[in-house]
Amino acid sequence: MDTHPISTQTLRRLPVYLSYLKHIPQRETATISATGIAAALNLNEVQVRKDLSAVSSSGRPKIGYAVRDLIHDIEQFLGYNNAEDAVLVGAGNLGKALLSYESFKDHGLNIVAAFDVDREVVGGKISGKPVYETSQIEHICRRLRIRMGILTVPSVAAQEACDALVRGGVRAIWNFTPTHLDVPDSVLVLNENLVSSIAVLSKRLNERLMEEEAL
Amino acid sequence: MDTHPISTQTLRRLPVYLSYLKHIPQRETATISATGIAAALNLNEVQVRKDLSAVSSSGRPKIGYAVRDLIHDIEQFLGYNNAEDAVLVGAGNLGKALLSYESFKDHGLNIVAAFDVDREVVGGKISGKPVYETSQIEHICRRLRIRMGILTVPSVAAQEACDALVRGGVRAIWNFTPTHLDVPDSVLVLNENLVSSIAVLSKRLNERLMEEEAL
DNA sequence: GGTTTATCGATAAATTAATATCGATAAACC
DNA sequence: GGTTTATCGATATTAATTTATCGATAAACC
Repeated sequence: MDTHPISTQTLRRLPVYLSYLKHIPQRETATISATGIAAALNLNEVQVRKDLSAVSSSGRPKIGYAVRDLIHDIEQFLGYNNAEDAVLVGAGNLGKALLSYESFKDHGLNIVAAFDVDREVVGGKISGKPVYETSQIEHICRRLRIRMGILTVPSVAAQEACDALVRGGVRAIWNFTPTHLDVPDSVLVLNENLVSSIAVLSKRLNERLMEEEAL
Repeated sequence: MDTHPISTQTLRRLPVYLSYLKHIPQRETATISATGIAAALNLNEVQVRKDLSAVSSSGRPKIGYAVRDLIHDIEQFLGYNNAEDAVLVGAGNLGKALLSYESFKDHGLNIVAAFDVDREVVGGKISGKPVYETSQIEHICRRLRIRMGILTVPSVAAQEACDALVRGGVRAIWNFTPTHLDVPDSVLVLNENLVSSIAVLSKRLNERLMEEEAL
């Protein structure tokens, strides 16, 4: 549990460990080893141990970790006790899907409002969250002191919506559009580019199938 | 354009380059340099040049690449001319969102059918794609020779749906559930774990804000 | 035609991430 | 009580990825 920033890859794995730990029966009393977690999740055991050492120091030789404590330590580290408020721009199919994920709130993200251009949805609620006109983005973000925005608009509208969020004081953007966003250095962007994922998965699949054919 | 497998990170960036190139005006006649692409997308120019060298050899000193040729070379490399057929399991909000992305077909992915447990949607169509009972997964995948499956079911149903896909001959799974999937070595899994992304984005955001406060 | 310049492609260095090794520890066993 | 064993934590090694450097090339300029 040191001070220098944790690696991105470790950070991505922590919620995976957490979800696994939460499914262990008798998790209030059970213990688990890095070896056991690694076997269950198909990871290298040293990697698991190193990841866990970044958030917990409750591991004991021959025993492992108390599941209860480990869950607590990871949740503490990830800040799950105090979720980040966020707004979502673009209440289309994907936007609605994200708005309806009730479990985000328990994973550090609390979507408090949505914005859209569609008159049909503006003024109403989706999964309990109010939907406003996109012209209100800057104003509402500023008023609610929102620091995180989720972009699920069509590509053509992405930069404009992004700019409005930034003007409203948003400092981190979760970008589901396949578009590159131009932002000041002070703003973080995490791209969730589905098209990139397709490229990886279908290329790797085809490599495999080719290899097999060659045999 | 060599034979040893391309790096995953390069593969993820290729669609980003492609999307940028397609938005260049007069792209039929224009040329572009790696330097230019790097500046536009906020990347290192050597990285861009190296990435491009994996798919194209049409770069010329002092000039750069013909945009038209580069687009062609990337699309060729990613196999966009011949999209992979896939099925989707779980036609909830997220599933519907993916089914409605018409542009996937132009990015190497052709979703041909969906499966769900909900009687309301089974037998009908979503975005033109037929929806079948989940009991049909194995049978239909086998018959259509499907090799890629997309999992957008609730976590509890993930492993079972995955098993059915594997029994049906599926060799690559795009997993949108936050659950670890157990699959044979012959099956590829790409996890699109949104909870992992939240962890990265909110941690990095908080690190920044803390730093600023400390000043 | 010679010089300057922007760019490529290749190679080298640096950084980051994953994996292997090994001593220390503490429970379980004999 | 001593020995064996599973595990941790630390350090070392290896692999992957990014970034820097540099010579070669060809267009543009004088």
